[in-house]
Amino acid sequence: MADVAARVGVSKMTVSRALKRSDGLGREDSQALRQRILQACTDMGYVLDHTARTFSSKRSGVVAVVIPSLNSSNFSETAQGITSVVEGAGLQLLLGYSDYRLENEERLIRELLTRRPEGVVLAGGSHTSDARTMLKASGVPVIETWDLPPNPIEHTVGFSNAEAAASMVRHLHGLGYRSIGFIGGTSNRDTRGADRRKGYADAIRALGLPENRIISFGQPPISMAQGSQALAQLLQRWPDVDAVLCVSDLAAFGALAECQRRAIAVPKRIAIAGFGDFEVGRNCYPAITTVAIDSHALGHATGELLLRAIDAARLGERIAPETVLIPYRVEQRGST
Amino acid sequence: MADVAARVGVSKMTVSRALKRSDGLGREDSQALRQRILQACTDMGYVLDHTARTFSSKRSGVVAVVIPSLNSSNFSETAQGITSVVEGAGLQLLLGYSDYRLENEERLIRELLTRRPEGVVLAGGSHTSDARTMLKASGVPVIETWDLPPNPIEHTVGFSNAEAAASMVRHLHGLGYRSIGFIGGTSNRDTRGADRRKGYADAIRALGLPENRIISFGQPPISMAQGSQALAQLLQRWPDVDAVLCVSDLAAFGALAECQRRAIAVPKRIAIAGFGDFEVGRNCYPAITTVAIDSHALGHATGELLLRAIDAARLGERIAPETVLIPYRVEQRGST
DNA sequence: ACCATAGGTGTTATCGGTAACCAACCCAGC
DNA sequence: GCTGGGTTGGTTACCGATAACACCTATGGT
Repeated sequence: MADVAARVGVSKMTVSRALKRSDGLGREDSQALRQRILQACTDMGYVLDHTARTFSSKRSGVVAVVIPSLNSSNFSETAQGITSVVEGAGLQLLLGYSDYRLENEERLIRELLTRRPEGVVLAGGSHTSDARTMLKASGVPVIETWDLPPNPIEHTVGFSNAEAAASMVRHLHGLGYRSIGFIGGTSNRDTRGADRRKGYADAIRALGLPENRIISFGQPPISMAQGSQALAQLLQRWPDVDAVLCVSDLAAFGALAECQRRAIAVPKRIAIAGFGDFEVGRNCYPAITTVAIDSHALGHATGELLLRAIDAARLGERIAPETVLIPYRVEQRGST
Repeated sequence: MADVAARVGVSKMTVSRALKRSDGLGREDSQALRQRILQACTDMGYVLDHTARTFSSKRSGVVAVVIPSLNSSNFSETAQGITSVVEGAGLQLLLGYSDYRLENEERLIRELLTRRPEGVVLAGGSHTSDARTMLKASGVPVIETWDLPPNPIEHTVGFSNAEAAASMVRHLHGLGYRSIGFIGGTSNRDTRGADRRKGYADAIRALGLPENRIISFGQPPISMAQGSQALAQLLQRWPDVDAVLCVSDLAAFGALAECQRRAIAVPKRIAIAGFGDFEVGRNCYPAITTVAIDSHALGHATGELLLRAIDAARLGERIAPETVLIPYRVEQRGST
């Protein structure tokens, strides 16, 4: 930067300001100077060192985002939604994935915080207590998404997984199904999945249907193959089930494929519903009835809230904790 | 850090060394001191400021990874494979996605380079000339993956998409199919897809089969829905096709679902083959014959090469450009 | 008893920008 | 012509860690 300054015949500070755009250099003659500076930068192949800027200004220009898995259209669309909003403000995403493990999440948060992010976005509302402590101590705006935690760290953008699952159960009941099973993971790791199961159980009880027809298989991320196995178990244990709600569309698709392999008619013999509106559920045959959440919109809303919080933080202020509800809807398709 | 040092009664430098692990402090009494220092850090809630470390040491501890899309199991598994290797060396991934656009990739590379990554991993071997210039000028080790570019920037970890597609065509021919179509994207954006189409065309010509039975649809990322549409077009234009190779398993699954909707027997009336060994192709019914690449292994190999290159760079050296071939195999399944 | 050596610890300078402050300048209005 | 407010550009100090070097202390060999 000193070289550029020398070449144009100004001080380093002027170059720094010219590269900052939001700052000064507003009058006409200054605009010309600025052009000369920018030109000199490209001529000399100089690029601003973001590390030094972060170090000096205490503004890193990054947002830390922790999601359970990269390979889930829900979360990657959310990330894209966030990006679409914040990239206009010169912010980049620093993406980490926890593999659905809270201890990984904690480690990630610890590492990401050392990079001084200007905001943190988490998927889900369950975290280790150390993670919560670190986040609160950091003073960085935090948004929890894809959930409505009873005790949020700060901001929330999401919906109630339990209510969403319950509304699907009621939908199935309305279609005439009376023996409804559930396929999901074990509770500890995927808390959103556990909430969905709870919503299922509550709705079943409220409707007076036979309870506890639940198949839990191992570790999330819930895979298609596990959905297939779970369906086989479900039919074996409760031969009378006429519908099944799966914790995600991936598991639902696995269940559907298993039915096709066994020549079990869907939805005639058994109806299959999923959660999340994944591409595969929209495009398979029959298409899978699902709880649709607009992941991109969720990301978009997260990004906008984040920007407001970051703008406030830059002025040394702090906006009051907000909760943004993202609508979901039951998408009736061929599988039910 | 000064506060921690004061509390333990040593200098900042000693604290810095204690936190570095690879450095000194090897004797027994020093180990005890080190424990006291680490304890003080956790007691006081101190975390090392990675920004300052980067600034001072000129080692950022991050690796820039640019992939076309987050939401593709191939690339996200590759990212996980890289992570599994490099996290042991204290490196983090800085992930960017280009949406299959070279101009986005260039912008991303420019931004990522300002963060002083210690290595750069790109998916694919086609880049804008400005991007190539920047990367070479940066002096950072670069690895291109998922491709074998004729003119690599530096290192390569991949395979020939053209040859892989050709071997699938030969496999289909060996199974007795004689009128083989191709479903893929338009050439400019997804160069790996274009290579696969070229491999298809070459193999078809070499076998003396009817040529040019190609349906190209719009912009990658190739979606399931586009695969469905393309299959409909293919059957309309060339009613005699008995097999189709799709540029990815996603398109292949879309084609398969379209057949199921139209009650077209697969593979009896038409065989469907994909590329990439995606979860959906393994689990649907019939399962999709595909060209399987072990994405995680590709990422693993990339990570190991990267580590060697970074270790060399830290010593001011530079390893000779390498090309690591990743094996692929034709996975015969029910759809052909 | 002395020196050579190695390993541990402290001191100083520095990475590349920007915040904060300050000096010079311009223009309008008295 | 002078003052005062607003703008522009320069100066200085500093962000928080580590590299490089200097120094000190044990250890072992002669």
